Amino acid sequence: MTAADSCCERRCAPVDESSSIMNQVKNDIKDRIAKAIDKAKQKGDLPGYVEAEIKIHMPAKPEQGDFATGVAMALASEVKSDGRSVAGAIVRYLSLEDSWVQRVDIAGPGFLNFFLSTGWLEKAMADIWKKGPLYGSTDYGAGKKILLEFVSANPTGPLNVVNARAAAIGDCLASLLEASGYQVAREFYVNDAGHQVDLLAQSLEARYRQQLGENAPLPENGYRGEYLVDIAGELVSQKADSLLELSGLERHEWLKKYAVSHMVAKQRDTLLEYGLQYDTWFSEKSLREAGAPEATLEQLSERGFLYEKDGALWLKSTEFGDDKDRVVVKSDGEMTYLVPDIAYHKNKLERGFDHLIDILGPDHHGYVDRLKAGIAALGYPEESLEVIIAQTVRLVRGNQVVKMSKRGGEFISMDELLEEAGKDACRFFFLMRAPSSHLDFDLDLARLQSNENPVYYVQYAHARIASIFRQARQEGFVPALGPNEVEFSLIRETAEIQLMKLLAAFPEEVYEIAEAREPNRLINYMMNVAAAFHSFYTQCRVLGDDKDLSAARLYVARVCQIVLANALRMAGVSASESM
RNA sequence: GCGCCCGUAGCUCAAUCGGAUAGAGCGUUGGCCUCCGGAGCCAAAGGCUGCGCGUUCGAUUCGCGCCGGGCGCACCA
Repeated sequence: MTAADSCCERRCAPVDESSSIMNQVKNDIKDRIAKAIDKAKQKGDLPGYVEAEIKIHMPAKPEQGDFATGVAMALASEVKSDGRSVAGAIVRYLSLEDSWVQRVDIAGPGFLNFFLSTGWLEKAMADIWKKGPLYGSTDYGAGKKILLEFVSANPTGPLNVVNARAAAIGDCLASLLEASGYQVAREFYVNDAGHQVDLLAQSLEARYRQQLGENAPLPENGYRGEYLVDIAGELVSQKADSLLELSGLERHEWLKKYAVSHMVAKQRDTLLEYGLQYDTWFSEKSLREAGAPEATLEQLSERGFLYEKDGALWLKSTEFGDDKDRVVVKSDGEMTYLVPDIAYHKNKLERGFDHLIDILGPDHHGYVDRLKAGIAALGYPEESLEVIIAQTVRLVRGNQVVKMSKRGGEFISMDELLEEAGKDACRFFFLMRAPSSHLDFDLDLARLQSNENPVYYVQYAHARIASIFRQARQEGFVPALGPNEVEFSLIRETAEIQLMKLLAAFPEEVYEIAEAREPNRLINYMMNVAAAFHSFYTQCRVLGDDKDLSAARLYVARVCQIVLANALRMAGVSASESM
C-alpha cells in the first residue's frame, strides 16, 4: 500500500463500530503523515515519485513514544537523502489539529515517535467495557468462509500426542479467525474407507475369535493395541458367538462398521474432554458411496491431466509444481489414496468455502504438492488450499526423552496425556510454540502445580483479579462502576498506562495472529498482559482510602480481566475465579 | 542424493509482512508481604542470533553456499 492509497482508503472507508480504537488511532496518524508527505512534495521539500508504505507500530520503550513509524527511512533511500532530513520534512508539514497526538519526536536514524494524550486509551477502555466477551472481535475477515480441517486421525486407534498438538492449534486458530470476522467451520475427516479400516476389522475379528477360545492370529501389520481386546470383550458379552453365523464378507463389514463407530466415538470423547467440538465429522465412506472419486477422475480426464503409462493411470501433477507425476489408478485397477483426497477437497469447495486450511503432520508434507496439484488441475485457484504442517512432538520427563514407539515400550495416548497434565496445561504448552517448530513437551513441568509452570502465570492473573473483586464486595466498594462513572484522569501511573496500551492492542493482535497462522503469539500476548497486570498490582494499590482512585483502578482491573478471559477462551484454556 | 522444518541466554522458546539497546519462562544470585492471593514484584548475571558471503540506510528476519539436528522422498494410507 502506498501513501496515496492509504489516504484514499481512509476517505472511502468510514470508521465503523467493529474497527478497533487502536486501529482508528493508527489510521488517523497514517492519514496525517500521508497528507504531510503530499504537501512536502508539492512544496518541493521532497522529490516526487516517492512511495512507501506507512507502517505504524508500538515501540517497546516508552521514550520512543506511544506509536512510531520508520517511513522516513524507507523514503530516504529513494530520494537519496538521509532519514532524519526526510523525517524533518514530514514533521514540518504535519498537522496535529484535533488529534490525540501531543508531540512528535525525530529519533535515531529517522524514526517518527508520536506521543499521545491518554484520551485514546480512555476510549479504548470504554470499548472493552462495552463489548465485554466480544472485545477482540472485528469484522476484518468480512465474513469469508473458511474450512479448517485438523486432526483427522485414522479411526484405527486412540488419538496420540501429535493429534493433541494439532487439536490445540486448529481449535485456537479457528477461534482467532472467527474473532477476526471469518465464518469458520471445524472439520474432522474420518478415514472410514480403505485398507486401514479393513485391517482394523480383521484385527478385531482375530481378537473376537481369541476371546471365544480360538487360536486366531492377528493379521500381518494388524493393530496390536489393547483397545481392540477391550472392544472384542464387549462384543462377546453382547453378541456371544453369533457373529460367526454370518458369512465372511457380512461379518467383515459388520465388524468394520462396529470398530470404526467405536473408535470415532472414543476420539470424539477425547476431543470433548479437550474442550473441542467439531462442526462436521466428514465420512470418507460417504464420499466414496456417492461416487465422488470416480467423478473426480473423470473430471481430471476431461480436463486432459491424466495419461496411461506402465498399465497405470497418472496425474500430470508436474504441471502444477509437483516434482513428479503421480499414479491415481494402480495397474491392479485400484485407486490410490490421492483420488478420494482430491475429491474430498473438491467437495469442500463445492460446499461454498472460499478458503481451505488443512493442518497436517510432518509425515504428510511430501503429500501437499500433489494434493494442491490435483485441486489446481480441477480448475480451482491454487491458493484455495493452504496447508499448515504441525511439527513433531517429543515427550520429555526432565532430561529423559520418552520413547514413543508403537511396537512396545511406552506409548502415550492423548487420553493419558490429558489425565497426567490436564487440559489447560496441554493446550497452553502446545500453543506456546510455533506450529512449524519441533516441540519438546515436558511432562514433569506440565503436571507441576507451581510457579514453574507457565500456564499458572496467566491463570493466576485472572484469578487474582477475581479475588480483588471478592475483596471489594466484602469491604463495601461498588465494584461495577463503568467508564461513565469513574474519573479516568486518576489512572496515570506508568504501570497502568503500560497495561492499558496492551489491552487496547488486543483486537489488532488477534487479527494479525490469525492472519499469520501463529497461535503461539496469542500465548505470548497473554503472558505480556499478565506480566503488565502483576506489575500494576504490585505498584498500584487497588482498594484504598481514596474511593475515586479505587473505583478507577477497579475499572482497569475489570477490563484487564475481560481481555484475559477472552484470550484464554480463544486458546481453549480455562479462566478460573480462584486457584 | 533430493525436498520440507528447525539451529537465538545453561534449558525450552519469543522477537508482529526488514527497524531503535535481541526478549520471556525455567534455572542461578540478591532484595520485597503490620496492607487487595508471594502460583507475585524488583534487580543482577548470562548472547559473535550455527558459520560465511550477498541485498539494504538498517538483517534474528530476505537471497546464495556450507555445518549440525528432525521429518519425508511408494503403483502405502
